[in-house]
Parts: sequence; structure tokens; C-alpha cells
Amino acid sequence: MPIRVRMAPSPTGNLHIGTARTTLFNWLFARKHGGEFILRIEDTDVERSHKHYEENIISGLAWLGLHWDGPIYRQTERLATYREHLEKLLASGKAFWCFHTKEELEQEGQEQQARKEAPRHICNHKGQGTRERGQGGIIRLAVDGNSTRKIIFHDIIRGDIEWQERLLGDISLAKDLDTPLYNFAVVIDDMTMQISHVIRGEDHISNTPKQILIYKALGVPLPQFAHLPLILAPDKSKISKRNAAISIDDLRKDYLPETLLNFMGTLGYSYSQEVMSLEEMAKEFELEKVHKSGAVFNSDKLNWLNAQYIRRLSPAQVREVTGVATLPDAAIPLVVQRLERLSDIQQFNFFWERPDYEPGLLVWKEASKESTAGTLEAVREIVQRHASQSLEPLRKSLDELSEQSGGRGNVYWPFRVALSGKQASPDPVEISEVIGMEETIARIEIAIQKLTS
RNA sequence: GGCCCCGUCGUCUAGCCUGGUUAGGACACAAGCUUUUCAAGCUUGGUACAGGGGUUCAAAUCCCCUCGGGGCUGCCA
Repeated sequence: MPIRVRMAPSPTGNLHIGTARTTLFNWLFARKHGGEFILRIEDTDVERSHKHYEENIISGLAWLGLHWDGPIYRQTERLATYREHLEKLLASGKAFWCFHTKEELEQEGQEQQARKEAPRHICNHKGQGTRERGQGGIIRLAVDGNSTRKIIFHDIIRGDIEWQERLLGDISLAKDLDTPLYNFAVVIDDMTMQISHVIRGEDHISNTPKQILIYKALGVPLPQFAHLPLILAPDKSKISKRNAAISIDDLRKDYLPETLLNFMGTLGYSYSQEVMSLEEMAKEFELEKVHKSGAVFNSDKLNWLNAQYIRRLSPAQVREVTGVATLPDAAIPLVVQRLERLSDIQQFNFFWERPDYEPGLLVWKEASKESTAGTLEAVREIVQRHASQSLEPLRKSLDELSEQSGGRGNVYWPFRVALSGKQASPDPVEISEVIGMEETIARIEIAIQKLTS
């Protein structure tokens, strides 16, 4: 059987890290085995599904470079298929119309809980009703409430998982012939699309036995299952809209796609090296080696990884990803060594614009405004004198001045602040080389003015 | 409450299957070197097998219990 996997997000929210990671693992598995990876939008819930979420998910996945094979499938475009199988199931008596009201269902559930039983609906008039008879109602799969059978399935990551069939109740399939519900639509889709491996989040483990019963009712073979551990929020709870899902949109502002891919790949998996490209991961990837326990999303390592990738960028790429088109080539090595998150580029604004700062920042330790102004005058003269020379003689002269003024801090600190306006920045001599002699002198003069006015 | 899944440094993890390691790595952290600030780099350091019982000459590793965390419990996905 050919390898065919799918990612099936519901467009009820923007793409977040959990969905992206599940997509990555599916992609990796398909690539490793030369199989196909399909993207299917599960939009049967018209109330909660929105086109802009769908677009967000699709564009986010494309940005990450997680490309899918073939067209994008949408469940709302496959209604005829669901209807066909629903009718078949109904005709065979394996499915039936259930006319219990929501209130009745709720009461049943409460009573079961009070009796410390598993809450589920066991319909007491299976097969007795037809659509004409009542208003509303939903279609359910008939499950034996007294069954002593166990449903056992093999999870590639977790091994065998068992469930008591009788605890499942009559599984809801569809609100009506044209409105399928999740478990049913998934099974029909995975079956007709010939999915070989269902690789999804751990939160779907409890749906699996229900889906297995549907497969059996349909009389079709099961795919293989693999349930990935969840990515956890810092408080170890499931990442969701509630605890401010970590959205790819937000992450895009600070991280490179390579970084995110590499990072997500190591959440729940261990590769031979820390820094891995998509292709390198695909080569090593083995579903059996995916971990069982959830992984907390922690941005320390993410930042570090991003720094590794940023350093490999060409000057043109750095300008592109930071959005600073005016960043000079000469500044790139200086910036790249200090940049972890893309949006932090603003800390280096002095490379493309004159800095703004408080005069007091120019004064080093015990020095005074007056002495600092004097030092800067001397620095300006030295800079002017070395107008067309290389860096080393300039540095040497500055060092000599330092000796006279009682330490390098007295010279380099105000010089650096004059050029950068920051308390932390690269070496002033290097900055002056980037911005040029003229600009360097102009900034020194501005600094002197600030000190003397 | 019921069912299911999981449990190695702060975090991501190697090791577990096929018992014998000074329990390894990365990030983060601390200290030192360097030093005009920051970053980078180099050196060094601390921190973990959830707990308790077994089995065994020997247990992170095998078995049981407890505890802890998580997921599901919809006419959502």
C-alpha cells in the first residue's frame, strides 16, 4: 500500500504551533518514505469555520515550506460522498435516526455521571424512527451498549491501546444527510482518499475507537494510527485559543521558517544534531522514535536556533527578512552576530539613521560633561586626521588618547554613544567604518553640542 | 466523576526494548578569560532518573502500587 498521509485542520482559528508541528511530522513521514502528503480542510462546522482562517492556515504552511501534494480538499465540497455513505449505513440498519432532545441527552449524561458511569448516549429506540416521523434528530451509529468486546488498536508511537466497546454509546454521525459530523467525515475522507497513516495529535486518541467502529460498519480496512504528543503551553496545558495559542503569524515576525521547522522538529523528537534542515530531518525521521510525552514550548532554544540561522544569511537576505532595505553591507556581520529575534533589528537603527539619546548617556563613570566634551573634541580631530586611512591607525591613536585621559572607557564610551545612542552596541571604530567619516564627525559634533548646550 | 495517555537536569532530550554509564548532549544559568558597552568566542561549574515496594549479584532500564501531569468526556474539530 502506498504511503499517503494528510493534515486535516479545521479553519476555526489561525495557524498555531501545534497544528504546524503536526503538519511537519506528516510531511517528514511522507518525504522519508516517498509518499504523498495531502491537505484537507475540515470545515463541516459552518458556524465556527471561516474563510480567513483557512487562508491563514494555508499561507502559513506555504511560508513554512510545508507543501502538499495535489489539490486542497474541503469537506464542504464533498457532501455528496458523505450522503451516499450515510444512506447506505441507514439502509443497512447500522445507522439510525435518533430523536432524543438535547435536554434528554443532558439528563441521561448527568444520571450516568451520578452513577459513576461513562457518559454516553444509548438510544432506546434504535431503528424505530424515520425522518418523516419527527422534526430534527440526528443520525447515529448503532453500538451495542452491552458489548463485552474490546477495541484494540496499535498506535505506532504508543503501542496497543484498548477500549471497552460498551463505553462508547451510539456514535453521532451526522446532523442530517447533508451535515456530517467530525468522526464520520474523517473516516469517509481517510477511506476514500486512501490514507495509509493517520498521524495526528494525542487529543484524538479517544476519537480513534469511535472511528474504528465506523470503519467496521463500512466494512473497510483500517489505516495505521500514530498519535503525536502535544506541544504544551508553559503551564503544561494544551495550547489553545484560551491560553493565547502561539500563532505562526506572531512567530513570523521574529523567526525564520528554517528556525521554526528545526525547532518544531525537535519537540518530541531527537535528531543527531541540534541544527537540522527540513531535508536532513526527513532523512532521519522515524515515526517509531517519536516521543510519548508532551513537550513544553520554550523560546530560549528557539532564539538560539534563530541566531544560528541568521548568521548564515546573505546581506540581501538579512535586509529582506528584517525589512530594513537601507541596512548597509558593512553592518551585516556586526548585526548578525547580535541578532536573535528579527524584530530586534530596531536596536541597530543607528546604522541607517541618526540616533536620539539623552546627553547624560555620553558620560563615562566618574567623568564630567565638560571633560567628556573635551575628549570628544580630541576624538573628532583624530578621526579627521585618519580620514582616508584604515582602521588600525585610528584605533592606535584612540588608544594613545585613552592613556592620556585615564582609560579607554573615557574615550570609547562617549565615542560609541555619540555614534549609536545606545548603552550597548558594537565597537565605535567599526560603526564609524560603516557609517563613514563624514557622518561620524557629524554625530560627534552633535554629541558635543548636547554636552555643552 | 468516567475512560485513556504520559512521567530523566529549569526547558528540549540521549540512555529504557536487549539491566552493569563517572546518567551524556543542547539551550538557559553561574564563574573565569577577553574587555570601552553589548554580542560572539574559549574554559570551567551546578542542577535530573516523581515516590514506594518487589525481581536480581546488579534497576533510570523489568513487574506492581501510589502520587503527579495531561487529554477526552458535544447534535465542535
